[in-house]
Amino acid sequence: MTDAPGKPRTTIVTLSRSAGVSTSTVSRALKGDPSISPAMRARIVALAAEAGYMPNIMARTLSSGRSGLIGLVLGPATNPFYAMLLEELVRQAAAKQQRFMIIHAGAGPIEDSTAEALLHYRVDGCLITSADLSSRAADVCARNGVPVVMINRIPREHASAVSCDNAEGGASLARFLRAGGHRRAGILHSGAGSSNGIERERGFTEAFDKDGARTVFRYDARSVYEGGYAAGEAIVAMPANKRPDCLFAVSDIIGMGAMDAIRAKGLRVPEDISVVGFDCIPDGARPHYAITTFRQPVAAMVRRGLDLLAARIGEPKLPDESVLLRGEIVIRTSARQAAGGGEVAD
Amino acid sequence: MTDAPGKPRTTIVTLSRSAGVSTSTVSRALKGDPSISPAMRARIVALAAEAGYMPNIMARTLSSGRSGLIGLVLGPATNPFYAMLLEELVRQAAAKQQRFMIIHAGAGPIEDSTAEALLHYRVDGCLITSADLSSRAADVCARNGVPVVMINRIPREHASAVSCDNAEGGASLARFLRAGGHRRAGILHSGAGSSNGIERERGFTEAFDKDGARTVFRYDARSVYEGGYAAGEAIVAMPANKRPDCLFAVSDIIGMGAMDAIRAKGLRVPEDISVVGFDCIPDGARPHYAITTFRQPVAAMVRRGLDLLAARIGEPKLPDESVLLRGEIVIRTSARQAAGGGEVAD
DNA sequence: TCGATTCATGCAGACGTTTGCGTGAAATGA
DNA sequence: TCATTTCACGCAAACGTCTGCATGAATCGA
Repeated sequence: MTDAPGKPRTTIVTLSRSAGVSTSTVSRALKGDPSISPAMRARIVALAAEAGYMPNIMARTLSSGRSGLIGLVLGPATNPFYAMLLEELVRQAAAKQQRFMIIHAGAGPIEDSTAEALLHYRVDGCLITSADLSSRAADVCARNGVPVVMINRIPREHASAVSCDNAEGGASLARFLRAGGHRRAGILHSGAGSSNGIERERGFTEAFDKDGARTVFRYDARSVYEGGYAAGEAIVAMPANKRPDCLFAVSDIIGMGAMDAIRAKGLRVPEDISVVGFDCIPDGARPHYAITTFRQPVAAMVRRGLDLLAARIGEPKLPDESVLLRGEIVIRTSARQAAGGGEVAD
Repeated sequence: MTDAPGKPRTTIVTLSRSAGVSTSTVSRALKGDPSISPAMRARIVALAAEAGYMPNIMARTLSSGRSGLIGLVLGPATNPFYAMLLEELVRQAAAKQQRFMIIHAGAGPIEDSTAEALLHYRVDGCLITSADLSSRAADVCARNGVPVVMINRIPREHASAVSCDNAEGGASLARFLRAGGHRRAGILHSGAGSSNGIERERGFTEAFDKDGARTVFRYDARSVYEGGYAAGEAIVAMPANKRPDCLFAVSDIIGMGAMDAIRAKGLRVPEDISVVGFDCIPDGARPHYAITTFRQPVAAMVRRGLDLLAARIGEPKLPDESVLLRGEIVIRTSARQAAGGGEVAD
């Protein structure tokens, strides 16, 4: 088994021998069990440190059932929002001694064999950030009692979720646009599969479509830049009196595409058409875009999500919970605003 | 241990009982050991499928030493290049039944406790994609005989590596620029920490600085958009007769920042200044940028990297290997080219 | 027909930890 | 001083899989 007999890994057994105690004592001492005397604990800890002892998680998992691994299903990382999410997740998880096994990244569907890896490795829980509504991984978890929490998605059966208040975000943007004098909205959505997009649009529409203001255009931009670009082209091609005077993109990446297309075709943003997005991805802050958007509280969402998951790993019977975090509008220059300054970020 | 006594997981023991054979036979049958008769194997496989048997990787690892897990150290995912790499890695690894445990993502340094997780989980190998020269994870692996391969980096002690021929890429771009009549280059590099950037610049300079053509400007853009933007501003601020007539950005993201700044300050790209980048990230293809660049063969790099790693997992004594893959120039419109059409992608 | 191979399978120990239960000694109370 | 509680620790089984070795049966050659 060990092909390098010269270097016998230091294990609990090794330690127990050199300390002259039992393996149980070592095990308990190392994890701070109160039934071990302080003196003994100190001695063992010192020994372990000196020997460079590294617990074998596999053995621990086998024995205790806890792997410390969390399965991660990530959305398309090429959307900067998911990249942000990933970095934040990894950062916070590492601080809590939790590790991610990455199950999926990207837009495509998850293969069955991939989802089953969750079970093979006995992940303690599963985190799903994909906005996509269907999810094989969630099914597998549900069937096997693995707690799952979703970040940036509305929940589903057997799952907790944390997301930002998408409807309120949409409404906030709508109010901002109305205050800026806009009356004819165009909505660049992301299809029926995205719970986020749906909520955002709902909130937007409810706040925008009143007093004669209304939505005059909708386009499925599939959450990608190219989709937004195509939408922008379509809008510029419309007769001027039919065109929307403002655009609500359910994600920044779409809005950026639309802005580029609109400008490339000779119209101005925001003079001719205002554009607002959602997510507050770093790219949107570039001077070229300076897109007015709604910031999701990513760090807080991640923190809450990890907490939710940890709680359910400890106590599987906990009922599903769904938390909504408040985001904030960030006003830049891609949309005209009321002379007085318009709505203040609440 | 099992808190849900109602659902006894089906294990090899379960199967062996219902098949009336020993656990050894089941184990061997399931992995296609030739010493098991075809009839027996078929019977067991059928039984396993019916019972929905899922091997417990933790137990397997404990016994055999192989976890099937690969540690992954990812560069800053907010750079689209790493996002591409991530998606490709996950896709290809999944197809080979390999899983990634993600050790790190982002620009910051790796904490010791994080790097040690590699050992805790007994990863079979480690993949490092960060361009950063120093790497705690690599040290840990080296000390413990865990094979590591680096993608998109030049190798170091105890590591294999696969990257694209960065120097040739730089040279290729330089030839293209020279053919387009450029004589005064500006280089937007990424500091001394990036082996890629250094190689790219070296190749570029060797091919560009001759016959009177030369490099007149260098700027550390730190591999981020903002760095490129600042560089662009600096360039525009230079007296016209001192300015470079073309810019080589060691990565697209930098070049894009520079383009935006140059245009924002009233100069034109490519009419006043040509810009070329490196990586061929999706964002660079947008009409707004259409940046001429050098495409790294990401899929091939990932494939080779995974192969290299698999080989070393199987045969740890294998000497380090370092493979260079050829990329290709992709010509768009961010740089003026010779009337005749210039260099053809080779 | 019999010993020598080959074949298919079983036995049992090992991998490193965890944990319920048991136990001797020290501490406590009367 | 003795019975009782508390304390600190050890015992041993269990987690699920792998694998070197042994074993009985079937096949082979002569």
